[in-house]
Amino acid sequence: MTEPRFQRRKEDRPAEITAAALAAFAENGYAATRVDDVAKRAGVSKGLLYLYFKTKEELFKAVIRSFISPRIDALISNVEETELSAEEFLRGPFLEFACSIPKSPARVLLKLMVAEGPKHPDLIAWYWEHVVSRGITALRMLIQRGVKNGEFRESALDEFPQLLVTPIFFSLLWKLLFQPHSELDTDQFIGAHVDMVLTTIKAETA
Amino acid sequence: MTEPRFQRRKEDRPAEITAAALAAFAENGYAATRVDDVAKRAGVSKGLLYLYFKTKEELFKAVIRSFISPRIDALISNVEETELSAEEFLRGPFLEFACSIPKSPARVLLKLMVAEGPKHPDLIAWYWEHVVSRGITALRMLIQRGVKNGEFRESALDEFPQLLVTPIFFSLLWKLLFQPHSELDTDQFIGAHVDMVLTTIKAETA
Amino acid sequence: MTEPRFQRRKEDRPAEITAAALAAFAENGYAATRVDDVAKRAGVSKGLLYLYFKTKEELFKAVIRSFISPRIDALISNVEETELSAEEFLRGPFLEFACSIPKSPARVLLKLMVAEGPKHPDLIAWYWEHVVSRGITALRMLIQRGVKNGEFRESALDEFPQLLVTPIFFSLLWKLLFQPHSELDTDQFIGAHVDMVLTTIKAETA
Amino acid sequence: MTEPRFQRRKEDRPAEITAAALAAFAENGYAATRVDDVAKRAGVSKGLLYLYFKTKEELFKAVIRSFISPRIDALISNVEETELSAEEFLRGPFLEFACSIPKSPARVLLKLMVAEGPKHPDLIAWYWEHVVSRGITALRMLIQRGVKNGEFRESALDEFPQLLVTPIFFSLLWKLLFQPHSELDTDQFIGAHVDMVLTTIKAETA
DNA sequence: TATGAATGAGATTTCATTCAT
DNA sequence: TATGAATGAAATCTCATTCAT
Repeated sequence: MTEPRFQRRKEDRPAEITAAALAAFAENGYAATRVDDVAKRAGVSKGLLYLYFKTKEELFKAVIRSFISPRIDALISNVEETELSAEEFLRGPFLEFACSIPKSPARVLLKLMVAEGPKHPDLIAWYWEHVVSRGITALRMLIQRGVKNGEFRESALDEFPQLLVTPIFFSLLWKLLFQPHSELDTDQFIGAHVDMVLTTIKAETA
Repeated sequence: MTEPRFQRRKEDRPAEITAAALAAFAENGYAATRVDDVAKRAGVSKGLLYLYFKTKEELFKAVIRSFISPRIDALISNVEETELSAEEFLRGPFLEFACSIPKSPARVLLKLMVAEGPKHPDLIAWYWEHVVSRGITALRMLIQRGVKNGEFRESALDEFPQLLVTPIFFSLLWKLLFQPHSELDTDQFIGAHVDMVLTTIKAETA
Repeated sequence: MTEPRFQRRKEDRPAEITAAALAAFAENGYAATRVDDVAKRAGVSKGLLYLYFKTKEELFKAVIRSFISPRIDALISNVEETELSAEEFLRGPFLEFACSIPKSPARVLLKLMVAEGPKHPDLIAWYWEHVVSRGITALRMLIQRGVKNGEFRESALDEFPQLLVTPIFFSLLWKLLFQPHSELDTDQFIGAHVDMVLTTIKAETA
Repeated sequence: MTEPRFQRRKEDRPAEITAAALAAFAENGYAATRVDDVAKRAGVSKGLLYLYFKTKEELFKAVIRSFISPRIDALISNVEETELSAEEFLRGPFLEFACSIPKSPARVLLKLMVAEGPKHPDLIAWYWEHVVSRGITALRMLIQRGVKNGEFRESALDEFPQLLVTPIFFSLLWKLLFQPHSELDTDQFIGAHVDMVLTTIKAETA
């Protein structure tokens, strides 16, 4: 009748714990989150948590690292393999991806990275290497392909492919901070930005 | 009689303390900053600090509130009073303002707001009211004036004047996180964005 | 039928565990030694260790008790059965025994007894009974035999046979604490002491 | 009526705390002593203790270092300045000093040094330098003076002045461990040893 | 005012012991 | 028997806040 006090789930534990930790960190930030709470959320004792993660910081890093959505990989390989024209790709898969981010738990990630990242250079380095620089490279490839095609003219985007993604981060910040004060329709917002960019860089087709 | 020995700076104290606090919070974040350190930086005893600010949180809020650069006020009244055309204004005072932000201590502000803001709704409300919504209103005015002028055509910017400022926040984030990994020339970056926007919204002048 | 696969060493287990525990306690002391480590050293799981020893303290006591070198028994029965004169015995078997101690693992024993003994009166009682008082009795017998023989005169040694062994313990302490700072040639040191004692107590033989 | 909750006693605090710590360590050993207990004994909050000693280990070291009885200094300078003959000095001030040690709190010191010393090489080094090597040097001087005088003949004591002090340490160990099982009259014990040494090394005065 | 010694609640971390498997 | 995942009590240490001076 009584539930078993011990349940062995070696495999799943780390994932369960990082998930709980993500939720907790999201609510309170790193420093204000008690390890105790994370354990409780994960339905696990503090001791067990420390069996899997040597310190709270270790746990934090694991949380962040566990958090590259497979979607970015998908997007990147998509760029490489797509048969769509550059514009079609931007209006299709890219836009869809971009619009999805502000609705995903990425907000939390941004918050954690901004708040704690600077104290963990290795974490930032990891993120740079595994996520950001790869993403930028993919964007740059895409743009250049458009230029080579004759779809696009040369533009600042060749040097600053980041210009494509600024509204994504703006949306994240907005939702994080001002959500209750003013709703932002991020789909439209990002769509309008992409539109604007394309208008600017499309080659004249006279 | 002897002159009072301790007449120095009585009214500057709060400002000195918030300045010290800003620096400390910037380095370590809110939770990881010790009140002791703030006091030491300010050259003041802990006891005295508590005389001016009832709690650490109080101090934090004071720091944030102290942080509307007079420049935004200047910019806003500039918008209202300028005799420049909308495009001239955007390419002139606005661009200058925009480019200055990523170099200013605003980075710190962003970090603090992202990390701690959500825990202090009153702070966010204050910020929204005193800074953000006023800024957006000013931008919107500027755009609409351009449209009325015939300088600009109708565009998504009418609804989303924020589209003008996204690269500012992107630059802040980039510098905060990835500065050591990849330098971003924020002047050029923001300039290119403004260029792009203007290209898009300028009315055909055939 | 297949032979039992796990027949190995069932009866050696406790000894293997106490040996591992001795090594571990020696390095870190009782409190700073983790049961986990002992188990690992013994190549055994924690669970099994607890099957043999109900608590860590139990294990500690077993370690200490396991530690009467058979040599003291040998020495004692040697005293009883020897046909050597008292002086010959002291210069021969006794001296050899005495010199061997500071080189043996007894250092560890001393450390453990000093550090933890006082908290385990039963352990000390056991040690007193099985080792110390028997040793002293043997020494006293030896001396008295010398006196009866006419080899020795009456002396303080009759009452304090411990005077014979003080340099042994001094050597142990020295090695334990000051080994790296100053080497002590314990053989010579103990030899000189025994010499001195004998010089003093030998009956004038003229 | 109510007692003041705070009492400022900056000067005395460290000494009060090390005294309390000594007592606590003496009873339970280092590891088994809780910082909380030390604080309670000292009539002080845990926090204050940590204001003066950064870690428990720091506290431990301070305790040990605080523990060179001024008496050893006295003894050493006594050796240097005395006008007594070497024998008179040994039978007088030295014997008195030697006999006092087993009655002093030095027992505790020995226990702590044996149990924890090996984990703190700097502590041992400090002790070696400030106490042990100085003590040995003083003893050696004394003996050599006796030899030069013609009081003593050359002997193993020239090389091993430690032979003089072995019963002191033996007494300490005995009292620490076997006090309840067998009383040792340490005055007589040490006296007998000194006697024995003097008998051996006195020059024939025919 | 101004100080900083003093407090104590609460955080992280450890580890002897248990028990489902 | 044998394992080692899981527990939870307890230890060390921190720091916002107070208050005697």
